[in-house]
This record gives sequence, structure tokens and C-alpha cells, in this order.
Amino acid sequence: MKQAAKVMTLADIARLAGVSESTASRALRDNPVINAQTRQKVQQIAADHQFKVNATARSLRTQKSHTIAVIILFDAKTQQAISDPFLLDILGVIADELTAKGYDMLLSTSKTTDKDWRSYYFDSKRADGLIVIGQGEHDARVDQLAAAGVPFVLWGAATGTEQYPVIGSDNRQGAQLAVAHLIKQGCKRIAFLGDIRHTEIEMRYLGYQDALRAAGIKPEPALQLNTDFTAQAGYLQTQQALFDQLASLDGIFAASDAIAMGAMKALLEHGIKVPQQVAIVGFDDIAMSAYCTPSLTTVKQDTHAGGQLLVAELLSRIDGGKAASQLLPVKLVDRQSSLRNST
Amino acid sequence: MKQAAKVMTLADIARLAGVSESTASRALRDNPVINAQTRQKVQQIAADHQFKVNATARSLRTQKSHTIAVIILFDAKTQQAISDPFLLDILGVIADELTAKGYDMLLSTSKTTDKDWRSYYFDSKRADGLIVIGQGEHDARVDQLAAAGVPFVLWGAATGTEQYPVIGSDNRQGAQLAVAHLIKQGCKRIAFLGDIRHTEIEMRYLGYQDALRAAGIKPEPALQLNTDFTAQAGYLQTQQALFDQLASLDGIFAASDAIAMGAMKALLEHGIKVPQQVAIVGFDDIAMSAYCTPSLTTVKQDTHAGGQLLVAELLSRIDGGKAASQLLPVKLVDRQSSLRNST
DNA sequence: AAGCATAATGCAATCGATTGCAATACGCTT
DNA sequence: AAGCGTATTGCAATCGATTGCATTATGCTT
Repeated sequence: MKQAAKVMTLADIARLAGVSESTASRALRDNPVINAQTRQKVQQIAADHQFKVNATARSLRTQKSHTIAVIILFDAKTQQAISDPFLLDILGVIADELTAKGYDMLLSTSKTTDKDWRSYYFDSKRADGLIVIGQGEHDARVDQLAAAGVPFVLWGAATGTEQYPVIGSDNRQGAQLAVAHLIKQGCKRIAFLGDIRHTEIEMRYLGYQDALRAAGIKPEPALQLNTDFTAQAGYLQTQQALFDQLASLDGIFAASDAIAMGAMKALLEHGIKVPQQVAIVGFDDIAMSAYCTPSLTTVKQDTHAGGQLLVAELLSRIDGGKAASQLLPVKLVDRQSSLRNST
Repeated sequence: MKQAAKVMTLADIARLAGVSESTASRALRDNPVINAQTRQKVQQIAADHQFKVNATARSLRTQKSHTIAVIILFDAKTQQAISDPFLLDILGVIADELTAKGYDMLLSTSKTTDKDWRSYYFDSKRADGLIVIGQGEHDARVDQLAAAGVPFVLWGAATGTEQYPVIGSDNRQGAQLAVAHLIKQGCKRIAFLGDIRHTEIEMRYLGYQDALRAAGIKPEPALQLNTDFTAQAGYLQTQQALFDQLASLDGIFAASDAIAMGAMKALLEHGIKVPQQVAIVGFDDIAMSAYCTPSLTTVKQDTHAGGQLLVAELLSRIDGGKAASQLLPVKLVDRQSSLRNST
């Protein structure tokens, strides 16, 4: 029993059913040109033997692998995305959606994968299409995919100039909501912690500026502090800001919840009361945000809808349809870190 | 340029090199039966055209897909693992290690995948082997893989009775270290928050009991509280414990950092000082643990070594070698949540 | 020059599922 | 019974890379 038995092929199933291989193949696929009785018979025999067709043989013949490659794209110099709960959320949804649609999912990260995605995944028939998560700092490989007409979609921020479908949250509006909320809580001098060299963060910075201007506050460039996507970076950057005598800060908008938590830790360590002295808002609504102390006000991204859309748009594209960029709504989730009871 | 050009095949490369397809194939693989000059010539032409052999054709002929399926196994009724940073850490390492070894990684979750892993992944040649992450509550599919002789390894807790290789941290020792630390900090009555129906957590409970007994403290069954792997479950369970008049609690050992953070939130909300009144230790050392307030004492699992070992053992097995269960060392990382300065 | 050993290469079969088209079977109408 | 139309099935080719074995080429020795 320990020894792997010889794996059955379609030929074995056909023999047991007393039909040819081609009939067995068509019957298994429920092709109506085959008589219903024959179909049922073949399918039963296959089920009895837990038979699955050889996927590689099928892929070679049909020129379709029924596999999607998902690539997590980030900078070699940042460790952020790899442990970001937001990322795992969206990966889980993608995996489940692909499974439901009969596709397998290949996963890799751009950290160690310097290969040409087109030839490696698409031309060599490993995958029928690609989902790229993240934009890094404008990776040329994404442009190459688009130029080559490879079916793919990207999770990130659409600027409107891309030649490929981008799906992502309305970063600009999310940031605007967050900063408007901080202003409403009485904040006058709000720092922005995030790396605007990333398109998504750049859009959040625009929303930050929108909210400031709408309140008649002139944005100060010195309050925009490039920060990697880790709690550690948020902590160190906030410590630096306090040392740099940005002591008149009364608000922080962080480009991610991880950054926000690090910043909050630095503030509390300096005896600064959150939110009374400095209020904080993050972005993502990861599961932990409700359970840190104080709980974190944040902008919620709908990872579920995002994952579903990525899959739906890509499969539409693969099936010959069009894939369009889409902007997902965001929502402010207010919690302790920003609520000053200043009604 | 937008239109996908016809994909080159090995036959095209062979024609350009002026050799047969079999020579081209052998040359591309650097087979020494082919003259070095011929090899170099073929390889150069392939590189000039960014040529990759058709993966499905190769798999069919060689009977090897060079793909590993990674399955995240958890209960349908728990949402835990899907957003656990610990999980993403280990997935990232596995992905990178497999890439480095020339393998692709398929990812799926057991939530929506009820298929027979043997026939779906192994018999149908989608994958050469499997890595299963987690044990859930003794999933029969794992036993079936072992019985069928499918090459796989599992991340979890080894009880010593498994017929397959299990790789995981020394959960028992980790818990023992954590609880011994709490006792050293003066804790007398320590709750255990975790679901012992999971083997890993059961081992942690054994370590918890070991430490209590070593200190001459009799373990109280009422202090073991089944808790799902979420911060929310930790929060609710701790609130319940406080309501149940477990007010004489002075320590909490949580089976994961997420649970610990939820528990800490509940304590702080009740005005209970951490660690002065109740000290807390978690398990995992996720990135956030250092940045919550107070920072969380925890048991560090070496996800990097774990991911590497999972891959190494599985590939050894696939190559005809033996794969052995391995226990990884753990380490207590002490931080604010448990340090009472009670020297 | 002939013979032998070794190096290098190519032919053809193989892997297992699918599918176009031809052949066969069946049912109905005249 | 013959003819026609439709349903059902099977043959054989195909997909593209790999590899066993035969063939050819080359170099060395006698």
C-alpha cells in the first residue's frame, strides 16, 4: 500500500468502459456528441477510480495550462510586503477564486525571480495569464508584459496612463477621508509617513494634500517623510521626526497600518498621548488594527472584492474579452487612535 | 507589437543552429555528449531569442513537472491562518527556496479545496510533491497521502507517531520557556489561551504544564481556554475569563501572538496593568509584536530555517532519498509585556 | 590503407490527452 | 428494400520536448 501503484491513464478508463480513448475523453468532458448513457458510464468508472486526466498531456494538446501565475512585486531593498497581513488576505481570496474557477495558482516573488516573465510563464506555457501584486518602483517587466500582449492584471494604483488593467483601492480618496478626519479632530499639523516613489503611496499623498487644501491648510513638504512599509520604519521615522523638533505635530497619516503602529509606539514611548496630543490614522485595516492599544483608526481596503476582481478581469481577458482598470471604494474606520471627543 | 508573435519552439532553435532537435535539446541542457562548441552555439541562439522550452511538453516527456504544491491546511470554521503574518513569512521562504532550486510553487488553501490531493496533484502530474502547512484537526487527506506514498512534508508538530516527515518548532520547549519566564516574573496563576485540539497547540500545552510542575504548581484544567487563532478570539476569551471571575489570574500564555494581542487589549480595557498585574507571553514573534504597546514577549519560531528545511527535505525525498522529521529550536524574546523588574 | 575505439549526431518512438474528419450505426420516410 | 439524415463512435494525427539506439564522423594504431 505504501508503494505507489501505477497511475491510471485515460486508456485504462476507456478499456474498462469498452470504448475508445477519444470517446472516453469526450464522455469525461460531458460532450453531448456522446450518448448520455455512455457518458454516465465512463464518468462513473473514472469516479470509482478517482481518476484525473494527466494535466501535462492535456495542457500540451489544448495549449492551455489552466494555471495563473501570481507575482508579488516589490523592491529588493524593502522587506515590507513579505509579512504584510494585507497581502496574505488578498492572496487567499485570489487562491480561492481561482480554485473555484478551475484554475491553479503559481506563486512567486520578484525578490528572487529576475526571469523574463513573458518567456518563463507565458511562452513556455506554464501559465495562461499573470496577476502582479504591487508596483514597486515602476518595474520594466510589467511594461514588457503589456507590450507583448500577455494577459495580466496588476493590483496597485492606476494613474490612467497604463496600457494594462490596474485594479486597486481609491487611494486618493482614502487618504483624503483620513486626513479630513484628522482635521475634523482638530489636527493642524499633520505628517505623512510613506514612500511616494511607490505609485499607490503617491496617490495617497495627493489625497493628503487635497484634504489639507480643502481645509485651507498649505501642505508643508517637510511633513512628508519617506518611510518603508514596516512597523520598524514607522517607529524609527517617528523618532527621527520628534528629534528633528517636529514637536508641534498633532497628527500623523501613515500610508499603512504597520507604519502607523510603529509610529504610535514611538509616540507612546516619548510620553506623547495618543490621540490627545497626536492623533494617528493608518491605511489597510489589517486584523490587528482593532486590537492594538489604542486601537487604530484606518482606511479599509476591500481585499475580498479586490481579489475577486483581479481574477474576474484576468479570466475575462483570457477568454477573449476586455479587462478594465477598476477603482475600489474605501472606507474610514474610526477607532481610538484619532477620536478626541472634540464634538 | 501588441499582437503576440508566434512562440518559438525548440524546432526553430534547432533550425537556426543547423542541428537536429535532439542535439538542440541536449545542448540546451548542457549534456556533455554534445560537443562544447555546438552546445555554446545553441545556447547563445536560445538566449538571443529569450527562448524557454515548452514546460508542458517537457513535463509530459520527463514525467516531472518541477512544481511543488503548497497547501495551507486549516479548519473551515476558523479564519485564523489566512491573515497570520507568521504564515506569510514561511510561504515567502518556501517560494524563494523553490525558485532557487528550479521549482515552481502552486498555492492553495484547504478551505475551498476538498479535492483528493493525491489524484489532483500527484497522479495527474500537476506537482512532483506537496508541502502541507498546518495540521488542522487531523485531516484524513494527510494520512491518505502517506498511505499512497506521495512525497510530501508537513509543517506542524510531530508526535512521533506519524508515518510522514513533520517539520516544526519545538512547541513544547517554547511553551516551557515562556511559562517558566512568567513564573520567574512572579506569576502564580497562569491561563493558557489556545485550542488544544490542534496538535501544535496541544504540544504547547504540554510545555505549559511542564513548567508549572517544575515550579511545584499544579496545573488547573479550568485555566486552559480553547481560543481560535485570532486577536478577536483572544480578546473575547479574555473578557470572558475576567467575567468568570478569574480575576486572580496574574499571567497569560497565549498560543499565538495574535491571541496575545487580543488578550492584552481586553486587559488594558479593564484597567488591568500589563505586566504589573497580569503578565503576557505570546508565540510566533510576528513583526508587529515588537511594536504594540506594551511590546509583546513571545517565543520566536525560525520561519526562515523552517521554510528551507521543508523544501530541502521534500526535494531529498523526491530525489529518492529519505525525508526526516525535524524539530527546530525556539527562543524566548522578552519584552515589556512580561518584564516586571522583579530581580 | 585498414581496423578499432570513441565522439558526436540524428532518427524515430514516446509521453497521454484531445479533436478533425471519416466511418458506422440507427431511425425515419418513401 | 432503398435512400437519406442524423447520431454516435473510432482512427489517426497532433501537441513539443526528450532519449534509446543506430549511424556517422573522427582520430589513433598497426
